Amino acid sequence: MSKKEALLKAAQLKVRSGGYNNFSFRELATAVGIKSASVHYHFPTKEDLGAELAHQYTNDFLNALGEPQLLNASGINPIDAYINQFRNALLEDKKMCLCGLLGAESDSLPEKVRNETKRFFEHNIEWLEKAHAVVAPESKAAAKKNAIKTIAMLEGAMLISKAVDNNDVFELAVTELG
Amino acid sequence: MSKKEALLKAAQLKVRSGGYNNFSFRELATAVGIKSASVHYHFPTKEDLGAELAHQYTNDFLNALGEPQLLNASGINPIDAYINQFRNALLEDKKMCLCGLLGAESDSLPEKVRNETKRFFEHNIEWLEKAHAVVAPESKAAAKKNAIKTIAMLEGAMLISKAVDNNDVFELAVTELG
DNA sequence: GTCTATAATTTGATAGAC
DNA sequence: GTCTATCAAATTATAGAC
Repeated sequence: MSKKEALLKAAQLKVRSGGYNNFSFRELATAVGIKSASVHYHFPTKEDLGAELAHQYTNDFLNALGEPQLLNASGINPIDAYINQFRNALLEDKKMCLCGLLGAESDSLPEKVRNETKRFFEHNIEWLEKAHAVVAPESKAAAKKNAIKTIAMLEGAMLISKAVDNNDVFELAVTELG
Repeated sequence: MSKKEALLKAAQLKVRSGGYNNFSFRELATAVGIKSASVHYHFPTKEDLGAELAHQYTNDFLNALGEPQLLNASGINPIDAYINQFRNALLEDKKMCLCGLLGAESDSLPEKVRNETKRFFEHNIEWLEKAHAVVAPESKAAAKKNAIKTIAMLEGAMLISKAVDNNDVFELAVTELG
């Protein structure tokens, strides 16, 4: 893993624990064994790092899923697969969704970071629209509404599970989603 | 309004925009016309301020609603009233729920603040359990599950509306909640 | 209750050597 | 790519006067 990749990985953990203001260049540098000044070689400013972090997170998240049509053709319910990806983030990483946290603090984010956070949700809603359409054919408007309801419930369930420190809350909230 | 009340009000706006790390004693002091050192007279540490902020927010939130049984007796659906309180926070204040944001960054919060944030959700889930029980009699387990689903959807819908900067998302997500 | 003054630390960022 | 050295600014917090 390159130093740049390691820096993004370290940053992801910090942001998913406490948001955009919860990491410093010095902390990341120490975590990967370089000096603070060297971080600026990879990311000119903190805003650049934050934007690249959210952008990569979005791509990784969607790439790990694959296309809903292909999942369905393989006998996998794409909505179940989507829920499982959120479940794993919560149970394995024991962390919030990166863009869930950034989305909540959207008002105070630097522009580039805010834009990348918005992009996460736009692309995820689009993915879920396709998923809903492929699982149970319905109107375009109904698919969009169901897509929004699905991701809203997942982000909310994650948030509250973290807040009360009890993952059962997540399971109770998402039981009837799939 | 006392200086202390004004400080909490200023802090609430900052935290609801960007989380616990998004305000400083100096900013709050300037906002209410005193000096940073004087803030420590009202709140010994930042953790104390954060905890009192979340505690007061929880009390104000529930007091504004009143008891679900009383609402129901007055011909008001308590779940609709609850949804409206979230809607107003988003449309009028144009801000996230304070404890929604704090809950998302729970892992990195000072202990007192984390505990008060947890208390917000425990009390709100309890309130919603009563509301569901009063609207449509059902098992205690079912009422609890519905309470969790309701607040998860509201927090998630709010979060995503902020992230994509479009309040229609909130309305789409909550249409079938009441 | 509020002030001045100040301490100790952390922060994002830059210049320039290697 | 990484370093040393450094900076200006911001942060939480305290001591003591008024």
